[in-house]
Amino acid sequence: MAQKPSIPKGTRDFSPVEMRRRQYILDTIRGVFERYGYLPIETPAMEKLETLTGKYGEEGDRLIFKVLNSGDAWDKVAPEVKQALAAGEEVHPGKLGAELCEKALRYDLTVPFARFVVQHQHALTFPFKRYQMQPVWRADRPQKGRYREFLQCDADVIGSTSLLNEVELVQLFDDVFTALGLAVVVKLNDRKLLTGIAEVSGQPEKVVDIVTALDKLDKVGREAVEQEMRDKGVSEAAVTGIAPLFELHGNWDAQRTRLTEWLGGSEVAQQGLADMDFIFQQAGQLKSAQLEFDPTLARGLDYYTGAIFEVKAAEGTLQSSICGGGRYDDLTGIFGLQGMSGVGISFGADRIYDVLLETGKFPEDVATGTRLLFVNFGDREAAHALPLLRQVREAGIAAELYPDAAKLKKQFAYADAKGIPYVATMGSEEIAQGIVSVKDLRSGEQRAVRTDELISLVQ
RNA sequence: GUGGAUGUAGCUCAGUUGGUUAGAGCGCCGGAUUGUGGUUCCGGAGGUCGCCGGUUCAAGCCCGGUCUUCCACCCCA
Repeated sequence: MAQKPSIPKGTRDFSPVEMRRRQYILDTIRGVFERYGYLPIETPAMEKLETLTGKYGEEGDRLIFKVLNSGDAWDKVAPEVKQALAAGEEVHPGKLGAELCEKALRYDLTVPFARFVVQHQHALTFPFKRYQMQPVWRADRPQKGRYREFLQCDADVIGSTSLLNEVELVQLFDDVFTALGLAVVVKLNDRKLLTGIAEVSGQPEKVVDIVTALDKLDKVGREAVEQEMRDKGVSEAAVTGIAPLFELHGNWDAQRTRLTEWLGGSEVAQQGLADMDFIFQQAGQLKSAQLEFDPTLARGLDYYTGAIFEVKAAEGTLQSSICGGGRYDDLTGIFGLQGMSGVGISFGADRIYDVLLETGKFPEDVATGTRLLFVNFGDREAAHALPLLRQVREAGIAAELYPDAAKLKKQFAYADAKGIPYVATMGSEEIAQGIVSVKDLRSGEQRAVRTDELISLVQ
């Protein structure tokens, strides 16, 4: 007796209904991407391990799924590493991983994109706008809204430093979530402001500690944030220096005025403020999304250098972000192409799915497949139904003929279970009269029409 | 990676201080109705109690390990 089959932790199968809903999300996002002039690319599920390591911070490296070398992976391990292990010495796991694995599953779509740009630069026209919707993998511990395999939908523009790109991406967020009917808050910040804050506080070298502590503000409160900063070795003077940040409130205009006063001494901060201001002014009136400046927004401090974005659902219980993004000034530099600034965003399709499902935002008919089912009475009757079935399909209507001459009860139950709204019955009586009986399963009404009237009836 | 819960029929869950053949609702299959689903009535199938080991005369229940899902931390889509 075989064991119950199962799939790896944090991965999922998708049923037809689930796939329909996922496709609805993807179609919506893709439609907006294309309307903004982004073009699709795809990259392999696997990248070389060295392409990925060191791009996502220490934490990120740990979460990369590595692919064991095929054949005898042990054979290829460097002799000195083997010797060290044999001698009982400790070998750094990352080092050992690199010895045993030369490939890894992609962790996001941005780094593979940077690699793609460097590798294909001769064939690209800059500024290059691409979108990409593919799964990524992270060896994280699964939780609600957190999967080990999930779908990201990215749009990036590379080769332009213009803030108009940031403005466009804000509007793109707005368009997608307006189309999906989901209320969201788009949070905006700039890494230059965070750098400026650390400068003004007198401890520029503590940016990372200050910022990661600040990032938790809405979760743990001001006191805990200040305590964490002290624990990380941020001076009391610096903690006090940051205090004005906690008193920021009001709309962007009010916040900007106070920030300008406070951060007047920092040139980077001034630049960040000017950038933020440009984005706020140019984004204009959004359709449904709420644009918000959030000085505590940090995001992975890996490759972002300018604006940073994050989107959270304003309804539903999922607290984590459903989109992220930002500007990176030199991501391609690591791969040998300098001076290529880019900015991009990423939609977390799986989290958007969870929120839409919880809040009941999926259109009702999104799961409907077949619109018309022909009942099968046997070979002779089926042969009469077949040409009609073709006509219906030619007319663009999803239709099927039940494959077996099963009991009518079973065939109707099949239609009911699949949510098929119309059932066409063509038995000997109908065939003799040149008609077809069509039942609307939602109303229970049944009427006989001429075969040439069938299409207009179910359309 | 750290800490904590969880797992019983296809699904949602009961199951007494450890004590005979482990239950319900929904779903599924068949019939009432050999040309009609969704409502009603009748009948039926389906479980090595996540997996492995231990304690015991006896384990769904106690103990250890392991896997899954979930929660908090960390981090993030």
